[in-house]
Amino acid sequence: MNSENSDHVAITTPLYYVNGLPHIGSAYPTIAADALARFYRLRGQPTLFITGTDEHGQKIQRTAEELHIPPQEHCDRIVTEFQDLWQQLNIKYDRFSRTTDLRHQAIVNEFFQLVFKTGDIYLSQQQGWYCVACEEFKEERELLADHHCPTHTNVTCEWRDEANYFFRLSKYQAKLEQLYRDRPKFIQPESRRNEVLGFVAQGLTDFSISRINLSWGFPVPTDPQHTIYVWFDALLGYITALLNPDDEPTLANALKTWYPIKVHIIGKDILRFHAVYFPAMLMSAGLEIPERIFGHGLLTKDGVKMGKTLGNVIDPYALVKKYGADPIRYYFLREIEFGKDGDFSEDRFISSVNADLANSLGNLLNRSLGMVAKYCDRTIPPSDSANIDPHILSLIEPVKSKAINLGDRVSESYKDLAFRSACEQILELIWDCNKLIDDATPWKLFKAGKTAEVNQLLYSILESVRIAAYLLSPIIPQISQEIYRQLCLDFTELEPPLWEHTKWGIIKSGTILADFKPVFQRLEIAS
RNA sequence: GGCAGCAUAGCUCAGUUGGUUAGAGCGACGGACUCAUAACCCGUAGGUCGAGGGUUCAAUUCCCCCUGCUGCUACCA
Repeated sequence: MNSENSDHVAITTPLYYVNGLPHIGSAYPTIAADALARFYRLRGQPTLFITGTDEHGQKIQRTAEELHIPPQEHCDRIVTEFQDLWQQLNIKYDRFSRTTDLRHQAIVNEFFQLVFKTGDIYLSQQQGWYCVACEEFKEERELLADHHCPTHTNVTCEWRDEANYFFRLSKYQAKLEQLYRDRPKFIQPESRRNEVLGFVAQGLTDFSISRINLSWGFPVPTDPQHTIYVWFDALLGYITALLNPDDEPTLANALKTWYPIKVHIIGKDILRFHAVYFPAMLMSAGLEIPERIFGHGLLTKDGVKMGKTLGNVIDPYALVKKYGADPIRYYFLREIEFGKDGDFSEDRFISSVNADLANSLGNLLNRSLGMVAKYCDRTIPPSDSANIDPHILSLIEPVKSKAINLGDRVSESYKDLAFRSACEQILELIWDCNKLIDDATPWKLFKAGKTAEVNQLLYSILESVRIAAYLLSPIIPQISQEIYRQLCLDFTELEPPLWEHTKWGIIKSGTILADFKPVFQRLEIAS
């Protein structure tokens, strides 16, 4: 571990394959990674949030051919779509890593040479039954009678025997098992870890890391007739992304500040590459292993698996255009346990954000500010607990103490990528505040001339709402920013107020309120 | 087939090492309040904790078995 930089945090999404337009399955982990990065920025830790694209391989080449455009042009087009979507979802990434970047090639070459020198890369024959329609090797046992392809039942697979470079994965079996044992939290959630353990326990065999007869990829530096297999190249894209923009593209430069990476957020479908192949590759090259691999769950739509053939894919562009970024971000992080599979249904989406963002949070702020306007002459009231009705004080105290302790608890949830539990804990404070208002009945206190009590109550409510908004800001940055604005405080997304804002006493008594209005309008059920 | 996991109120889920009336949010219904985005607050909802068996003074929580569902079981990414 690079101890000088132990507070540095690098977070990655998968590098998305540019075979098609971004879909909700790419948006989901990106939203989560963005929230996590924003959380670490609140903590004041230097944070590098990496996303990007994986652009090599046969599929890309073929797709480009079908479109009659060069593969690079195809990649460029898709990348624009990704970047556009991230902007609309308010994803504030620091680096966008493209595997077709020339600087990436330099890193891949250097890494390849390093591994090559250890003897972990060797030339051998890739043998097997090959389906020309799928363009892939098939396991003998999955073939139908007479070596017919299971997907293309009218195609007979042919025996292929071609030269490939292999990576000596088998050599790392024991070391990987040691790694999983020494660092039980390396792969999360635990169910995924168990899968990997089971997989590795079966025994690891070497895998090919080059292709022949494929031009869309980096040439193998020691043998340019081969191209580097897309996965070997793609995984290293994370490391390339660590380079500062004006650094020479060398491994040493890439590793100096942000390495090792704090967490790779990935879909469970690409778990093995990250939890098995990648660590082995890094071990071979003598590099440190990332701190954590987190495999999130997959999404369904109305309980049904999404797929192009089913025609039920969620279009993230349409969604964000219709509802805006914050409610979408909120729904996916609040309603779905990160790490488990989850479902999106528009009804549930609407009822969730209405209940939490409009009714609980938004209305709480709005009703509180309304009372400040009516009872406190539009001025944030002073906070002075001396000489106030002990009954009122006894109602306020538990809420205040919960608000003060909330930061620490929510922080633990964020660190565990437990966004759902973070939201729940914050909501509890919001519910308590709404209840506190009803219990303390400030309208009666006001009529009874108990202004000190009204002041203390409203100050405490506003301050609690502020803390809730602050802690929710990684998830709903625009709403939080607006809440801060209505409380006459600044919240800039790129340089947010630091963690001191989880403490009590930030809003300024005596400040005259600006205009205020509901921070989140209820969504109507679409007909 | 093998390995792993899950099955709790209409829905989404909590239920730390077994112990008095099994919880929350949403939805539904009833009530109260009036500061508020018809919001907020209170109350009700009678769920055999998948089926069966076992261990125990006592099991949703441990063991066995059955049923159902899900994931993994290597080179498409």
